[in-house]
Amino acid sequence: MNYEIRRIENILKQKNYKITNGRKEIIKLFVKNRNNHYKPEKIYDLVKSYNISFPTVYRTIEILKKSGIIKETIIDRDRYYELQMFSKKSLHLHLKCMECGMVSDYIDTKSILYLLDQKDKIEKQHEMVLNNIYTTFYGICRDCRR
Amino acid sequence: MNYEIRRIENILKQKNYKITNGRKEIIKLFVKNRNNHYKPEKIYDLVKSYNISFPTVYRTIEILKKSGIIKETIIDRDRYYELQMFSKKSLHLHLKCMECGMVSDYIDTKSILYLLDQKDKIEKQHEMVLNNIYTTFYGICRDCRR
DNA sequence: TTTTTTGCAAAGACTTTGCATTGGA
DNA sequence: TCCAATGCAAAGTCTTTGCAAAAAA
Repeated sequence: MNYEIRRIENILKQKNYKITNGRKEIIKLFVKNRNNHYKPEKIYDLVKSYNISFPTVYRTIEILKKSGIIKETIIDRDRYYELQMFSKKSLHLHLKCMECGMVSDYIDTKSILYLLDQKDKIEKQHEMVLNNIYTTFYGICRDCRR
Repeated sequence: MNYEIRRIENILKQKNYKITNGRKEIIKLFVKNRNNHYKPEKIYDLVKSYNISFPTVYRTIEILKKSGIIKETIIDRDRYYELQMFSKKSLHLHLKCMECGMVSDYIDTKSILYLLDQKDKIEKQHEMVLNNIYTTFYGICRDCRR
């Protein structure tokens, strides 16, 4: 984990970003919780004890996103961020519970291959160049059905 | 078209909503342009000449959505609305151009069947009940590539 | 030291709400 | 007539920005 944090920090250094306390904590959060999807507010909640403000959270998210370290997914009107580097899930689908708001991954190789196939088809048919696919399934999760 | 407008108005009447001028114009807009996806601001632009305010646009959208007459799709952080009633496309995918913002439909029966199949699989595997699927492909459209 | 980053407060975009007035049935 | 719907202005969210102070290199 520390190796990964150092690698991320090096990427930022190469881009002439300074490794500040705020950035360190936010990077640590993503590396430590690589399967979680965090909204900006949640990130703020988790790091505010280190005296990190909302603008810094947003500004850091922007840098990490631009650098390909984290990935943004928008579900409903909310932004979610998760670690993209070192991630084995290249493309994945999301599930969202409409009751409690829980968002989780759905990783299924066949679906991904299917969607990539569609991508090729659309590129030809619509003469577009596509570079991202988002799929979200909405429903009620196990816990909320009880 | 007029028949469809009257049918929508009857649905609203049954729910004890009054058929006001503002609601009439917004319904007409959706029925006349059934393949378009409109953001709230665009709807406002198209009806403001009838003295319809922003709050009325938002309130009408809410009613039409709750009544199953229009369907909301969120792409990036923007809301888009389109006619759902009388629509032959039960489930469809969206394409978005990241350059000009254009959003269009991608209708492909095989993809839909595939996703519905995945839905069943997820429902079993995750013990969820799913009732909606959204897929968006992002890229650059033909016009913007020129 | 020098330049970037920060926190704060304020501004911005988009959306919703309170309320007196208007208008549909 | 009577209650729902409207426009206006104001308030709410969430996010971004300007700026002086602080911190990294």
